[in-house]
Order: sequence, then C-alpha cells, then structure tokens
Amino acid sequence: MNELRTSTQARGDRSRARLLDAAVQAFSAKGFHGTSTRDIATAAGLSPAAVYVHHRSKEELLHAIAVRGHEVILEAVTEATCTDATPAERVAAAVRTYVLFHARSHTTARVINYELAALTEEHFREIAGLRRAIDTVMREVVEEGVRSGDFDTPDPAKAATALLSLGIDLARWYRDDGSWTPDALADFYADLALRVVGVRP
Amino acid sequence: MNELRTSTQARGDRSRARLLDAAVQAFSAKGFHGTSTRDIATAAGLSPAAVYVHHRSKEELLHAIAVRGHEVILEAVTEATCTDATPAERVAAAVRTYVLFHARSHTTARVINYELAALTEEHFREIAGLRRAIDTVMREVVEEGVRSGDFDTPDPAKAATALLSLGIDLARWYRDDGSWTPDALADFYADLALRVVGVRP
DNA sequence: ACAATATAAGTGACCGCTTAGATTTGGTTC
DNA sequence: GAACCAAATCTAAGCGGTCACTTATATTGT
Repeated sequence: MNELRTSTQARGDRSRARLLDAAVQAFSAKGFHGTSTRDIATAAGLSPAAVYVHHRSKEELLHAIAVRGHEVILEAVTEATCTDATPAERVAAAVRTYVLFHARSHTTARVINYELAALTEEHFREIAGLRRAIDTVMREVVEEGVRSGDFDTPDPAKAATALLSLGIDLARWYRDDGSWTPDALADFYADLALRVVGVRP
Repeated sequence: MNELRTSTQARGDRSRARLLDAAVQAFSAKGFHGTSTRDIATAAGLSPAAVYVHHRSKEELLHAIAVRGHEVILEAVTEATCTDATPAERVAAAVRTYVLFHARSHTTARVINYELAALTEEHFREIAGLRRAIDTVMREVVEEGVRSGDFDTPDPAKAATALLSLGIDLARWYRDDGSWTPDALADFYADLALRVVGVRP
C-alpha cells in the first residue's frame, strides 16, 4: 500500500547524495577535521542544518563513504582474482583493478585511506575488517603463485602489501591533469606487480 | 662578549624541542586540524601560551617539522647514491635508506607526507621543492642504470615514483609492535627495488 | 638591571549539533 | 476539484564548547 518514492522523497535522496559527494570532496581536500559541516552543506547547496536531516553526524558521513568505498574495492579485486586464469594473469588483473580505482576515484581513495583515524573505534574496526579482506584476496593469489612455482618471492604476504601500497600511494600523488591516464598507469603497475612477485620467465 | 648559552636559554631550547616533539606525535596521531595548540602545550608540559613564546603559529610548527624531515631524507638518499658503486647497488642503497627512515621515523614520516595540505601556499611550495629534489635523486640513479644497460624498465621516472611510494606508504601502515624490524624491511624493499627497475641477471 | 622564559586570563570566531517551525508535496475526503 | 491531512524536506536561530592566538604580568638566572 505504502510505496512511496514520491518526488518529495526523490528530492531528499538527491540531497543526501549531494551531501555525501560534497563531504568526499571536502574531506579529500582539507581532511575530516579541517572540514566543517557548514562547508559540506554549503557545497551541497543546503543550509547547515540540512546535514542532520540526512545524516546522523559528521563522523557518520565519513563512515558511509568508507564503507561504500571499501566494499567497491573488495568486490572489484575479488572479481578480478576469482577466475581460472594463471596466477600471473590474476595478480595482474587484481593490481590493474586496484590501481584503476585509486586513479579514477583518487578523491574518494584519499578519504578512505587517510582519514580513517577520525572514525569511532567501532566504525574503525568495521573498516579494518574490510581492509583485511582486501589484503587477504591479494595475499592469497600471490601465495598460490608461489605454491604453484609460478612466482618467486621470499615473503608473499609482504609482497602483497607492497602491491597494495603502490595503489594506495597513487591516490596521494595522482592528479587528473597529469600526463598519465588511469588505464596507462594500471598497465604499468600490472607489469610492476609481476616483477614484484617474481614471475618466472 | 655576549655568549649566551646560559642555562635560562638552554631551558628555552629544551622547551622549543619538546613542543616540536609533542607536535609531531599529535599531528601524526590526530592530524594537524585534529590537534589543538593546547594538546601540544600540555604534552610538552607547558601552558597553552608557551607555544607562542617559541613558535609563531601552529602552522609554523608543521612547517619546521616538514623542512627538517625532508632535509634529513634528501641528505640521506643523496649520500646513498653519490658513490661510485654500480647502479644496482646505488638504487638498493637509496631504497634501503629511504625505507629505514620511513620505518624508524614513521611518526614524523606520517606528518611530513600526509599533513602538507595544512601548510600555507608559500610553505607548501618550499616543501614541494624539497620533495622534487628527493624525487630527482631517485629518478636519476634509475635513469643511469637504464642508460648503462643495467636496468630494464619502460619508464624510469614512474619506476622511481613507485620506489618512493613503497617507502611513503610504509609510514602509513608500519607499527613499532609489528614483527618486522626496520632493517629487515629495508632489505626486503631493497630487493624489491631491483626487481622493479629490472636489474639484468 | 636585564633579558629570556613562562603563565593567567582572556579575545572574538567558529565548531558540531539541536530545536522549533516553515514549506513542499502527494494522497484522502467530500 | 476544493479542502484538508500527514509526512518529508529544509531552514533560521542559536546552544554550549572549543579554537588559535594575544596581552599583561610574573618568574627566573646572570
């Protein structure tokens, strides 16, 4: 009987999304503590109080951004590695996917990699779990390559950490006006990844 | 006639240093904007007003930390690469040095890599110059190895960026209570660096 | 005496967030 | 189809608290 999806509610949905977008931009540019809720509201074209119509708190905005971002990454790298290709192809696919996200969505990536200290302890633990899952995906495909003899590295776990580091730090230095496209960077880093894990010729 | 170094001034020097130390710890843990000058003063065992006896502003504290940190790194990697060893040995030495700093001084490293957006435009440009110099040192030794035929990489500049990324991101995830010592990590990453630049057998 | 060091006590500005109420909108009633 | 209701959206105003920083004064060591 009730359903809903009236245009009044559609307007609310748009406002909620615009607030999230504005929060991502502001948190990325000035950090969580350097951003005021008035900044966010103004950038979204709303009054300061509107933030609290759609979100419980400033921290809840960061939490929503972090959950969404990490879920997208986890799903993408899982899909990239859950194939029956060779370990080398799967590592390359995982790194390509991971790098593509951090280049294309570098604004979001900056927030979800560098602002997590502002989360509540409970929310931080939740995000830490998602990050562990991403790390596990990358580590397991490297470990499998070592077991099968396709890779040669003295420490698969640390090699996987290095691969993730390359993607994460990309979000720190990447600029849209740079000379490299996300795709070109993804190819370059996929090649690097094979060197890092020591793919046998 | 005047000299100085009285014990009154020595006390002032100690206070100035303690304030800088406290600022590094606080900026690293909670970010520049998440840290109050009262936090810093209290951690240094002084009254809130004491911050302004020794430093012009909170931003000037960050600037001093950033200048010192980048100068230390630049000097260290320059010394590591200005030898007559082979390109492979020099790249390994540079990465070892860079990784050692980011592991041992991860608290400082976090501040000088992730809090630069809080600097004034002028101070930021100054730090950007130091960072470019560090990047140049790493890039030139990779380029030299490519020219001499010792290395094989499609893009020496991006390979150098990747090497620096590994060190920088180390500061993000490194914990003192982890299982790896800074020296062990430096060795691991020095080996990785040779794979990244494609050292010929 | 004096100069450097330190503080107590503020300053106005801005912070995250709340409250009380106005406005917008679509559905229900006659 | 006019009158009305209920629910959602949104804002004006402002709350107590904290911010970076200043001023005026006291303390310290030579």
